[in-house]
Amino acid sequence: MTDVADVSVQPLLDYFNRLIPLSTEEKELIKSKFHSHLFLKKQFALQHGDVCEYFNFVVRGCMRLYMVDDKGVYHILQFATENYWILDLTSFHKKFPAKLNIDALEDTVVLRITHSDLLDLYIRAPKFDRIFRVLLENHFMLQQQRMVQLFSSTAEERYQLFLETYPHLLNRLSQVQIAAYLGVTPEFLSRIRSRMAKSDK
Amino acid sequence: MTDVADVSVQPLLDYFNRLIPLSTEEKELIKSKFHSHLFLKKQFALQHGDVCEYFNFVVRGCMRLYMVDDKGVYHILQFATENYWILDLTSFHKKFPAKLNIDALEDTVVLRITHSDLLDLYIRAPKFDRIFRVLLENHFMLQQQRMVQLFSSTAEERYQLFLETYPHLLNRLSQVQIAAYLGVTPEFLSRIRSRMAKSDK
DNA sequence: AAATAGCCTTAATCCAGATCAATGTTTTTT
DNA sequence: AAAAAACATTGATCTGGATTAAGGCTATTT
Repeated sequence: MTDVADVSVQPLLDYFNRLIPLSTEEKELIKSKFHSHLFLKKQFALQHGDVCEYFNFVVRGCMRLYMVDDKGVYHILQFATENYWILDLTSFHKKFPAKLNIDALEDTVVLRITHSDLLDLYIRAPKFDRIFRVLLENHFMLQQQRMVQLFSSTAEERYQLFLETYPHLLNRLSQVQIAAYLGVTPEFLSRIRSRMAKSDK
Repeated sequence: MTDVADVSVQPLLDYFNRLIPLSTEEKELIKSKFHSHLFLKKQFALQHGDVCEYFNFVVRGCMRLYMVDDKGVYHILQFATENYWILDLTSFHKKFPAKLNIDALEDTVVLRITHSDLLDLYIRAPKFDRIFRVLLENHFMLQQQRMVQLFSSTAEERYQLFLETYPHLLNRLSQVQIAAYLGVTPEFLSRIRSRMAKSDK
């Protein structure tokens, strides 16, 4: 009998297959270890202070990974839409209370695996060591690009780059979210936009 | 016959062994694939525009990974001293011209492996998929901590944290280097230090 | 349909850190 | 040992972006 969860594992199988082709047994393993979960808009997948229990793959929707600093300001480290991973890796691996939060900006479906099931997966099929190595490499490269950007460009340049890199996100996110991603206040982002609109004429 | 290079692979064997114990054959593989190289102070291991050919492990000395922005300002992403890894991962994997530079701040000995030898290592001993997965996880966590820090703290707080995290580096680096790591000018770092000296009394 | 809360913009003022400049100090090179 | 280069400090001035505040707009909620 095929249930809803079985069907929705497909995007993840496709994703892994694109990295390294999987055998039938490996596909079965994935089906047994990853479980789908729905987060409604504004629901938390992880709250600051809790341990991050899951490695999440977004099938549909959009989530954000962020921190809130001492002054209450939000800083978004990463958005995750279709086919992206999202978790607090430090908390997940070290079982530390998370410094980061994850919540849904839209109704979002994820496929997720627990830490112990992931370890079990590595033991049963060492190919997943390789797959997750590659996956981490990609994740690291994205994060490093972002750091280089934060270091070396002005808020306006960062916004321009955001528009070029994530055109599909522009209409899905409020300016409050985009500002928190760029590392500026919403007021200043508004100013950037009006400045750009003027000089575009 | 045992030569100098053989002897110096030991720190790397120790490092891997601490992550996951190695068999004799795996140790031999390491010895055949990693080669030591000496960089004199100020010598480049990677220059912006070239492809990053090596995955480097620092045995002795100190290197920095940095970028130079359009205005000629230096931004240091990472220092690597004894038992740290240093490379431009994006350039190494994608064979893109590097945006980053690596050079030696002291006379430095590294053990390094080429991209094709690393792929060969993964094929001959899948345990290295796991070892490098863990290694990348650690590298990612360090980088993310740094990003969170850059986002949410003032220059003075970042300097305090630098002192706590890397006390052994304070006397090995000039303030110019530390300032480029913190993301401020040397002038402003000097100011922070004098401010802190005053309030300590 | 009204009420409430969140979103976006504009303007006035403020501040952390940059820039420019001058001077002294330490290190490296010759 | 002298000269050159890099490093460190201090002061005056400037600026990108924050903060505060107010008004209009747009979604949810009731």
